[in-house]
Amino acid sequence: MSYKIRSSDIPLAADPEEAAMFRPLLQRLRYGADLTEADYGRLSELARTRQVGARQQIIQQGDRPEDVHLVLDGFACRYKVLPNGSRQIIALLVPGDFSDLHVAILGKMDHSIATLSPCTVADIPRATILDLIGNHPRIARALRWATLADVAILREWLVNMGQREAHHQLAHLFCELLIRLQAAGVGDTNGYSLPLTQEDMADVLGLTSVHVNRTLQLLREEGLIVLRRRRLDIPDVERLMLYCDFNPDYLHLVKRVE
Amino acid sequence: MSYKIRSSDIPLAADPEEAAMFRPLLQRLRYGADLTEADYGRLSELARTRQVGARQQIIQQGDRPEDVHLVLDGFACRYKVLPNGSRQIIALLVPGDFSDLHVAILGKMDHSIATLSPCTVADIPRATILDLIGNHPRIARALRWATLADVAILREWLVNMGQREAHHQLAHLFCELLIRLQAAGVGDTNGYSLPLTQEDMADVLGLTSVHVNRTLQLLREEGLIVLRRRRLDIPDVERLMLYCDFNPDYLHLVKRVE
DNA sequence: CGCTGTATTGACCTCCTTCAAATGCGGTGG
DNA sequence: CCACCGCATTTGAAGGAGGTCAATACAGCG
Repeated sequence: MSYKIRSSDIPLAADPEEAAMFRPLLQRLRYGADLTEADYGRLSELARTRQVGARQQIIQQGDRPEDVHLVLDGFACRYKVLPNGSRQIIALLVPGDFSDLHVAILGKMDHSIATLSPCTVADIPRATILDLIGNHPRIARALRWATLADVAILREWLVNMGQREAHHQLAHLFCELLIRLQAAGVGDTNGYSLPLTQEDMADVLGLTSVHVNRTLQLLREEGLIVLRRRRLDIPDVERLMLYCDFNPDYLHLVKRVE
Repeated sequence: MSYKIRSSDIPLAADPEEAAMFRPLLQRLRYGADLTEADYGRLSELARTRQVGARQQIIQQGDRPEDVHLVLDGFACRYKVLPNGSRQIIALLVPGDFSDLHVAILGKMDHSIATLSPCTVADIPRATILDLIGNHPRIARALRWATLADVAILREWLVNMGQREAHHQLAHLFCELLIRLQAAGVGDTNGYSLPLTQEDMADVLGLTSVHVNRTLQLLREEGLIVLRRRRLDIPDVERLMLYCDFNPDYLHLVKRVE
C-alpha cells in the first residue's frame, strides 16, 4: 500500500491524495509514450475511484460494460470458467493495468474480471476513453501501447504453460511480477507483496494447488524464493531469472522516456 | 487453394486476379466494421504479393520490420523458441490474418513468424498502415477489431492449454480452425485443408508429436474426425463441438454487417 | 527406385493429478 | 487471553496423462 516513488518523477494533480492513486498508471504509461504535463493532468482527472473487497466480480462474461476499469491498487485477474468448474486465469491485473480497453470496441466480454485482493478501482466511462483516443493522440498512443504490452504478456504465458515445467513456470511468474510491479512503482527491488493464494497461482499456471504447494517448497529449499505471509522475497534476482530463463524483453518496459 | 466464395459478397477491384487474393481479408474485416466500397477498394490496392515456400522465416524475433505482413493464402504461425530448442506456436495465421499490426507501435518483435505451408503473403509498408489508421476511421476500426479478435483467440488458447486434456485440446483447435477458415471464405462447412504436421500441432498445444499422434488416433476411432492427406473432415460438427465444449463466441465472428 | 520427412508403435518413466486427511493461521467473539 | 471457526497450506499414497527414446513403417517426390 505504500509505494516506492521518487517524488520528482511525476507531476502532481490538484488533489494530492487522489493524484497519488494514479501514480501506478502514469508511471507505467511513461514507458509507452512521451506524455506532456497536460496529458498527465487529464489522466489524473479520471479519478472516480472506489474500494472493492477481495474476490469480488468486476465484470462478468457476456456483459457489455459501460465503463472501462482501471486497477489502482491491489491484484485483480481476468479469467474464464469452464463448464466442469475449473478456472483459468488469463491475466493478472496489477496497479496501472486497465481491465478492458478493448471492450469499448468488441462490445461483449468473452471473459470475466474479478479482484483477488482488496482493490482500488477507477471506473472510466467508455465515452471518456473514446474521447481520449480520438482527441489526444499521445494518450491514444500510450493506451494502444498498454494494450499491446498486455498481449505480449499473454503470449509469454502461453510459452510458459506449454514449454516449461512447474518449477520454472512459477519462477517465471515471480520474475514477471517483480518487473511489472517495479514498473508500476509498487514493490521493492527484490520483493513485493503477493496476495495470491496457491490456488490462484495454480489457476494461472494450469496446475493444481497441491502441485503448486510442492513446487513452492522446492523453490524455497533451493533458496530461490522466500514466500510467507503474502510477501515474496527474492534473495538473488539474477539467479532466479537465470533459473527459469527469464528475459524481460517481452514486457516492453525498457524506458523510452527520460 | 480454391475458395468457396459467393461472388456477390464483395466488390471487385481493378485486377480481378489480384483482387481475388484479398477476399479472405475483406471477408474477415466485414465482421469488424461497416466498410464502404471505397474502403474495400483501398484495401485491395495494397496488393504487392509474393509467394513464400513452406517453413520459411518471415520475421525474426528482435527484428524491427518495416513492413506489416498479411497472409492471403496458406498457413503461417507466430512462435517463440526457448534456449533448450523447444518451440511454442503462439498463433496460427490463416488467410486474412495480419502478421503484425502492432509492430508499427511496439517496434521490436518479441517473437518470430514463419510459414507452415506455402503461402501467399502481402507486404504492406508501415507507412501505409499508419495512413490507413490515421485517415480512414472505418478501416482503422476494422483493423483494431482484427487485432482484438486475435487476442481473444490467444486467451482461449491459454484456457485450452491450461484446463483441457489432449483430446479436447485437439478437438477444440479443429473447431476453431473450422470457424475461422469459414469466416475467411476458405474451406468447407465440415472440413478444410490442414497443412500442419503432427509436430506443428504438438507445438501449438504444448504436447509432443508422439502424444498428438496417439490422440489423433483416439479421435479417429471415436469417429469425430477424418484426417488424411492433409485434409481434415468433421463428419458431425455439432458432435465435435459438444465433445470439446467449443463455444465460438470468443472468435467474435457473429456477423455484424448485412 | 531410393531418399527424406512424417507418421506410427512399443516400452518405460515421471511429472502432475486426485482424493482425503491433517496441520496451521488469522480473525472474531466470548 | 483463549476457544473456535473458516480458510489456506501441507502431507501422503496411489493412479494416470503425457513425455522420452528409439525403432519401424509409410508416403510423397525426384
